[in-house]
Amino acid sequence: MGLLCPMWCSYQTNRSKEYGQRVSIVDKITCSNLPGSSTSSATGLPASQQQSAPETSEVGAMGSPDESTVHPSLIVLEREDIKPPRVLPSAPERTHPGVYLSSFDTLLTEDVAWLLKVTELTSVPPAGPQQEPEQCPIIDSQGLSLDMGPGLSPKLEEQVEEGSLEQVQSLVVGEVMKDIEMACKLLNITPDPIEWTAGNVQKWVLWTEHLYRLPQVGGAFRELSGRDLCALSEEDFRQRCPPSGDVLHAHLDIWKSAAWMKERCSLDESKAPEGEELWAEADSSCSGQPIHLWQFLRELLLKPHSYGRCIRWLSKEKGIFKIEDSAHVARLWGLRKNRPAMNYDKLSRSIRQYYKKGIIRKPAVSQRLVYQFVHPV
DNA sequence: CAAAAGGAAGCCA
DNA sequence: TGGCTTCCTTTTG
Repeated sequence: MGLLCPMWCSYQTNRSKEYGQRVSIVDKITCSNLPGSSTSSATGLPASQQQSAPETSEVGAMGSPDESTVHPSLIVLEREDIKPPRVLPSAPERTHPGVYLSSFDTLLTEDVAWLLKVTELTSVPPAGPQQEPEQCPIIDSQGLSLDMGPGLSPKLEEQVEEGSLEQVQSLVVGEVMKDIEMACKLLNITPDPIEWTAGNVQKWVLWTEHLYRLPQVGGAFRELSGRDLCALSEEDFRQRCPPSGDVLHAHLDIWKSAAWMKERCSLDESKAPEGEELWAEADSSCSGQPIHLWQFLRELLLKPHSYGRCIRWLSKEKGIFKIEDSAHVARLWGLRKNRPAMNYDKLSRSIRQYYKKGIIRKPAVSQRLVYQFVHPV
């Protein structure tokens, strides 16, 4: 959260440029806390509003169109020493409209350094229990989150000190890739939106609005293939779905960007880029085999940042987990399996089938909504 | 009342 | 045939 969420970057970028341009989002940023800056507020909000700004990164993830409501930790700042727009070299042309620009490419090394510095300067120790930043699954989990209260995660801090900022950048990109890969596995869709069928589009829309608590779009994108969807402009999205069209468009842009990056990586095999390794690594259940419920649950559990609110480990070592929001987990499972009528009653019946098979059991001390993998990871 | 447990039947790749 | 899904009844906390 401390670092600009690429989702938000994309959103900001989209809002401030015409498609096809490659403008660093950071160029649009100004920071007051930065030495040499004269702006008085890091967020552009009055101090009182900064204090009472919404708590979670949901705001950033949902990309409220009203920039005055941006969470302070998103640090939508203004910078006075605006640099000329950077044009990245030789981005391959896509065959379809829409932009494969993106936030990833535009998070250039020095921008990252600057952002990290700003993060340090503006981080406020959390009052009370730390909020789970789970609504912004782009920069996420596994010790890579920058939302670590004051300062950076040890891993990132070390890298900043070493000046390995390019690595930081690739880590961020890698995390985005992993999140998208995870969503692909859960939804059983391809990473490249242009290949989506109309059904895939519906799945993705449902999934995104569900994950980010967006207003329901209904049939706004019905009958659209992925190619059609990619061809829509942000304005088209807004017109089709006024409450959340621009946010959906921003999410789609990230997916398109990731697909573009993946394509670019695969064209350059000799470099064995990290992104590709990540895609390969995360491909365990994309082999065409239908996913099993226990695998699905495990995948959710491995993404506490995104799903910690609905399912979490009580003891990862023992494989004990708790379903915190049974309806939510059931809905996710229903989405994954194309079973809109899925509910916890049915899901739990399936879990109980695992008792006989020795895959999942109830823990020794049985508790409601608590289960245990017989063979923990 | 929701969750747990499990029987029974059906669907589908 | 396996792996669910759906529906159901009964029990539990």
